[in-house]
Amino acid sequence: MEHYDVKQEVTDRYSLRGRVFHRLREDILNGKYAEHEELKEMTIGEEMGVSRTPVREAFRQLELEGLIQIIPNKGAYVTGITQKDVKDIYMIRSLLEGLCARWATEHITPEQMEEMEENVYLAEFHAQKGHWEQLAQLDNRFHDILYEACDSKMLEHQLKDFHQYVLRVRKKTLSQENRGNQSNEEHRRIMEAIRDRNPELAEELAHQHMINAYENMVRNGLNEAYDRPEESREDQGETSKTI
Amino acid sequence: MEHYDVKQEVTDRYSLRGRVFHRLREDILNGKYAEHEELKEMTIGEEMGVSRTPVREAFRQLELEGLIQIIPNKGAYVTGITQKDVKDIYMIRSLLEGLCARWATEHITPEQMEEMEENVYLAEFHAQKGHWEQLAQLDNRFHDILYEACDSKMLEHQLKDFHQYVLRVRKKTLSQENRGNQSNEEHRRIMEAIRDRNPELAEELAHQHMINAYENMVRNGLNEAYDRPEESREDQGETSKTI
DNA sequence: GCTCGTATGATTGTATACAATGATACGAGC
DNA sequence: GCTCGTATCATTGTATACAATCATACGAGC
Repeated sequence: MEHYDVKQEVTDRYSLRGRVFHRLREDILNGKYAEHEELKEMTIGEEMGVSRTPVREAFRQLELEGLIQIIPNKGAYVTGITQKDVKDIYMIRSLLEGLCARWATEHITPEQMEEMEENVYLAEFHAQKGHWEQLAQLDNRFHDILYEACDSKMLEHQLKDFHQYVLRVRKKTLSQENRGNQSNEEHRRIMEAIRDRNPELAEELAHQHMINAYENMVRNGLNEAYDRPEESREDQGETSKTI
Repeated sequence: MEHYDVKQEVTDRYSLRGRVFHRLREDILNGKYAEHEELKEMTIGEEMGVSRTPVREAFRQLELEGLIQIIPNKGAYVTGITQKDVKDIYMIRSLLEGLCARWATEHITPEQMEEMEENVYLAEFHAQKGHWEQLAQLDNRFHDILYEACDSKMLEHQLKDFHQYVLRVRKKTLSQENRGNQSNEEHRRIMEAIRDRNPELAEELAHQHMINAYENMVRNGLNEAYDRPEESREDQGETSKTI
């Protein structure tokens, strides 16, 4: 589905719908709107200086991305993500990132390999310096490189979608120094496995990398950041709370 | 993303956009439109007796589903699916169906278990009788039950999307008697693994089931059904032909 | 006081009008 | 004859007008 990425870059700059779509998505992912908050076509349109038409089209797309829920003749509401959703996404991603790393081992180009190595070294530098912002950037970029290197439009599309999706809850996780270092180390081992043309190892490492990222998030970020204080915090089987 | 399914059922009956969206999707998946064929808003609108507005909104959704590609200020074109795309989807699905079967083992309800057993027995009956149409229905339903039983909205959504997507190329594969029987047998073993609460086995069987389905499709259906006769048929590394 | 029906307003659903863009054909210039 | 520019047309992008639907408030009836 390369159209997807191409479209995003092209459309968004030149069409109102694209701008509305991306700005709304950013806003939702950044938490500007509360869960279950109603988005009114006219209000959004006024805020962005456009009519309802592009807003409506953006809404339809956001709905398909799962970011809002549209109830016919009623309204559009920011979707709630439960802890279980996040967990499920990470489990799904852990499998797909593994597959992606395996395929990347077989299809990565020298340029991509180069950038990946550079990414890892740069990340180690910034980690030592405590530059958390750059570190987050590099972390995102590392995964994007991996996605592109797997040479599969379908898988790349899926993983980028998931990646975007979890940014909504991941924001601050990486600013934990420990995880930053550990994450780097894991990236480095994945990179080396790919460089050494070891698909099995790359798959296993990428797989485990996701699981570690999730477990770290649960330990450090997720609960504190999103739970209501009055609710219990023990590990429920359900984890169905909206975050 | 439960909104997705709920919306589909509610919206589609009551809104023009929903009807246009679903009918177009069906038409594309059923091959009514050729690859890269241009879809004009006005033409589609006239065909379905609606104005351009709902058509446009449906287009935006179809684009996000990867079924059409919209080039700004130019037009909407039916997306090409390459053999490699199909292969990638099956590889991705093989992992996710495995995960789904594992989770289903842990979360399936008695009612779902009941329906799944019934499905398997019915399928065996229809296979003996040579009722290929019902068999295909039951095959689809088996997987839907599995998706619902895993008790994960996210995974269910993903797998249903993929399932829909590959229907576009799968149409006639199951009408091979052998595969029909083999597929049934695999369903039965998956069902039994779930019934016996053996997640590892269920995962492995579902995983392998997808791989088998793909390999069978390659052997029997894919090439004959879609390749141009003048093109070579050997197993190219690329499999990048548009089908 | 409570319930139900109706009226009113707000919001979305759809159609259409207008603007902007891209494709094509034709003709002038070389 | 070929190339390039321009005019025209088809198509999409956007805005707005109107219709349909839903929520709310108010009042009649019990």
